[in-house]
Amino acid sequence: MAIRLNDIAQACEVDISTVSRALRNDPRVRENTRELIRQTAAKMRYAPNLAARNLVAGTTKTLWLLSPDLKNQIEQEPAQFLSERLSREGYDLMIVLYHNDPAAFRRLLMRLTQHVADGAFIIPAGIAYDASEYASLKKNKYPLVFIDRNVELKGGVTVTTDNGAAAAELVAKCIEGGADKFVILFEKNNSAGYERLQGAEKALSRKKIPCLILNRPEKTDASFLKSGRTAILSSTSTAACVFYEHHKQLFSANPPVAGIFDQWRDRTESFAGIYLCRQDFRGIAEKAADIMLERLKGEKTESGLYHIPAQEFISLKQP
Amino acid sequence: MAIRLNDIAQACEVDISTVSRALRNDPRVRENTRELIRQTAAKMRYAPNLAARNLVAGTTKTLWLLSPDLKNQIEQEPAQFLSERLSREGYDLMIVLYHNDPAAFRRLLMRLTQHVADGAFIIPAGIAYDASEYASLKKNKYPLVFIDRNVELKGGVTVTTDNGAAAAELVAKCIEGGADKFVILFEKNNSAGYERLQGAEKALSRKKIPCLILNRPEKTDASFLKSGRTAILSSTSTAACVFYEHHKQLFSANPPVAGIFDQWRDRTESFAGIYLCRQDFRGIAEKAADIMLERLKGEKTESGLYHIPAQEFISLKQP
DNA sequence: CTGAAAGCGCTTACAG
DNA sequence: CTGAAAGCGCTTACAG
Repeated sequence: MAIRLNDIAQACEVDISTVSRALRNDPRVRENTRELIRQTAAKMRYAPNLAARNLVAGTTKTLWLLSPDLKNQIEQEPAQFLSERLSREGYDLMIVLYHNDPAAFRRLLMRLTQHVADGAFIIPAGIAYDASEYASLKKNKYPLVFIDRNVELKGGVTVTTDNGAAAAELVAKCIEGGADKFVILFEKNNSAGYERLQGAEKALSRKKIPCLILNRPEKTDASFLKSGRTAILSSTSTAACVFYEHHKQLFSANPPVAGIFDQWRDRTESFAGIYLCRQDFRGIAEKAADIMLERLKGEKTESGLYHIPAQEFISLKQP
Repeated sequence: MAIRLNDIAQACEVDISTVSRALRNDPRVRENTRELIRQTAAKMRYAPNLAARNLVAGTTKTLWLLSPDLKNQIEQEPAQFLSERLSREGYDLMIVLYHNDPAAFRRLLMRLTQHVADGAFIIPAGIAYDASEYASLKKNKYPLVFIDRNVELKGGVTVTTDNGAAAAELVAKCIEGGADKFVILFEKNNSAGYERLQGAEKALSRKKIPCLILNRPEKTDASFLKSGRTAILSSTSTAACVFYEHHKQLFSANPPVAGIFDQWRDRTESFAGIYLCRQDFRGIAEKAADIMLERLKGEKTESGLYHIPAQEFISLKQP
């Protein structure tokens, strides 16, 4: 039904290989025949079958971005920047969602194994998936670049914010805002949360400011929060608010300040001060693209974490 | 480098066709050989080359969603719902962005022509692109489903909100909020904006309430706005705010109310009342998926607009 | 400059 | 139950 090279070959009374060459701008085919072929191809609305072409080329000129969803800036913005940049380089970026679903994630990793893309960017979910598919990809040196965080590093490359420095800066902001003690809610199970935790702890211990590191928002130490001004540090405003709601009564006299990343998406009333670290998603995307393109050219990239400085720190609200 | 069927065939000392059958669960191959083949395939970490498979199948089990970007709910939510639903049906959804760039859009339409996906959902940009690629897709009866709006209908299918009814309801809300005249900023160049315009006009003329239909926010009729309470109707809060900013002084005595779609993303201070129509993106996605799956099965779908009722109307702020 | 042939990795009638 | 062969639509040495 669709037009094939063969159809054009017959129409022009030449061999299919000549048609192929003409359409690929091979200088060896005569001006005349080339023109004839190009014109009849256009007239017949010929479109090459990429599956066939990929099969012989062994390459797809396609890259994937595996993302848990599209709810946050960390998913939306790298998607857009990567897509723009890569299309300039001749690659199509396919954004593929796994809905925070481990089964879907594994299924998609498996797809990558099946030659559907020349490489992939991955924004992993918070939890570590025990994905044996990684092993297969790693074995074949499949070009993989993690974005923002990584759950099982071992030789991968990850492009992320300079999370340690950013957390330290948020600490400084909160102190300016009057905080005399900190509650830290950063997750430990992914590289970004872990770096933030480390950065905050280090900054605080240097200044000898007490802090409480919590895994779950419902736990806390009431006596610790009782007096003075508490700062709540977390990756999202939602986490900070959930913590606040759980311990509302402790803050009735002295509302806390909060230091978080990217966007404040909740009501601001309960907090005396709000400080944001805006990540440089464009910078992250550019670096990730650079690394991917290097690897596609066969150059080796040192594995590890690549840190991009935060874009800016802003005070959404001040005490 | 990658393992092929042939490698397994040699390892098991059977023909490649037997390997193919065993791996595809063909009941005709003996239990014993099948097990042997499956196990060695697993051991060698065999992964089929989908380009090859697609070439013979003539199908990709892949669908595209062409989206201008990921900034608004209308792009994010259908993407998520479609992706979830379609993966349940055995299709991979590739979200591909064209950045509101006509050249990129045409390039991607052309890709669709090249057998990279079995069908595509399209969220068209506001402006009409004169894309000759459409002709080629249409000629081959390529399954295309437009979402939210359509710029050149002619025989396509579009799933969208019941925009006329929604606009009428927003009119009613604004009247409840005290509006005695309307400024309408809906765009006329796409089906959604056009339907909204029609719906609002009809509702207003029925109630004999005056309205001003504007193409550009900087124009207006000062005497029209002078007294009483104006309602501003537009698709986005930004459009309403831009209009407000242009004519601030006219509203100093009587702040207007606004009726818009989905989300209010700007400051709310200038407006006395704010009414939102939340579209039912899940409903839209489900319908679009239904239609696509029908078409992939070869069933014909009547072309035209499919209207999904709005999800809810809410008052963000009341006078 | 052009054609005939082999091959990319798989599937699937067709024999046996 | 299994193998030999043809074919999906293209590309690319290899001859001429």
